[in-house]
Amino acid sequence: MSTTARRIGTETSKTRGVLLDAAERLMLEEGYAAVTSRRIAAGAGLKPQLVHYYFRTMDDLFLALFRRRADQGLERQARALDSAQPLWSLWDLSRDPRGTALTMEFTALANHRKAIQAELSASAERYRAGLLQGFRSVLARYEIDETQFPPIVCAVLLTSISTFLVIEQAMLGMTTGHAETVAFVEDLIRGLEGDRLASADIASVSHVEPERRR
Amino acid sequence: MSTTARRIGTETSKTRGVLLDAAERLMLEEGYAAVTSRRIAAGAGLKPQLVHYYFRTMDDLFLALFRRRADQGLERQARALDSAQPLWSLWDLSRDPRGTALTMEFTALANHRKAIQAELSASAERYRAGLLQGFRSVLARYEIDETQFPPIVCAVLLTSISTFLVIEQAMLGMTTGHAETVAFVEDLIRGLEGDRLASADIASVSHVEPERRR
DNA sequence: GTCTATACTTCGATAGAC
DNA sequence: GTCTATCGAAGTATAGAC
Repeated sequence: MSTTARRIGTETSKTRGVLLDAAERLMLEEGYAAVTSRRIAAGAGLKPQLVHYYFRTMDDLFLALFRRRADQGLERQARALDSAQPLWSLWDLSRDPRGTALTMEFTALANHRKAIQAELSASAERYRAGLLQGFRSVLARYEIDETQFPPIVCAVLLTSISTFLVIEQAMLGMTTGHAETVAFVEDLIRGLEGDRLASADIASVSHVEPERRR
Repeated sequence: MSTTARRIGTETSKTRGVLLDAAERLMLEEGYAAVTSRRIAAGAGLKPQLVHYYFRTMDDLFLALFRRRADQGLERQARALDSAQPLWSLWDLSRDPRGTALTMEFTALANHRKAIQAELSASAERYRAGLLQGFRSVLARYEIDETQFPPIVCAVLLTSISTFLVIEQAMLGMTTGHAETVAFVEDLIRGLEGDRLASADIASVSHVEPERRR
């Protein structure tokens, strides 16, 4: 322990946000292992030491990064469940590559950072609980037998399929059988909610970081 | 390039195998980021430089590690498809935590190691092709309408669900809804193949590394 | 409140000794 | 054929300057 307490940057600092944006970009494009203080700083055009000024440790940075997106994810879920076609909205939402790719990176990261793991599983539980509640009311609305298709099973299946497809496509560049599987799921949804009326307004939830063109 | 060509250890060396075993153990227990030449050596009771003698670069080591398991995975798949209850066997096989956990680590690793990504997606394609062929004959045997349940969709669904369950349980310690989902899938299988006759002989395929008790 | 100079640790990799 | 002494680069983190 040092003689004087270590100081830390304010949460509202613009520099802090720039560092988080650079870190997220790195994580998406090159994986969590590329998220180092030096590379974050290089991407943001700043000095590496600033990372430690604003976040102290790398764990703190990863936690801040994760919470920012987790909060956004729960908001989007609530919107989707509240829409006119909740199943279509949920399906579209869960197939958003950005969200899933980030979650995957954090999952891999959690494997050897206990603080991250605790935050991740807590967040996943909250998300699952929301999904369960949503499926309960949706299945009731469409008069589906809950003993035959339990809401919790629907929640797990939806998350499984969408997550897996994104992993294969985004991380491995593999798409064999994807189109057929998407068609299969969408036929099921169509049977309940009819055709997709309008593209869900998921994109309208503003990104913290503006989209970039490559 | 150096004046004299760099030398490399033989593939049959015992030391080489010991290093691979130590690397795999690290990868499973602490994630791919923990797989460094120094930590591998520490785990094997050897010097770090030996890693570079036997594998030259870390990429080469990861490739050797992956291929060893990928070959084994294809063998097991063939056995499962050839068994009396192919669906039960496939389901049990794909839920083996060790295989999936390793695959996940490699997938995360592939995100920033192009050589790994190429090897992984090629291997995934082979595995998927085998699964497709297997489902074709299985669905034909059980007289299932292929237009209603396309074999390729069955293949993707089976892989999605089992992979996702293992990820959540093994990496996040989360199991909400898992038991219900497993029961749901197993009811479907039971409807086709009846009760699981005997535990599949997956475990009989010898591990390169003997199992350890913690 | 914001940023920099600097310390210390660990990494991958190679040339050369046995 | 097998292993070691050693290097340069990159990583996290802190104390202290502006």
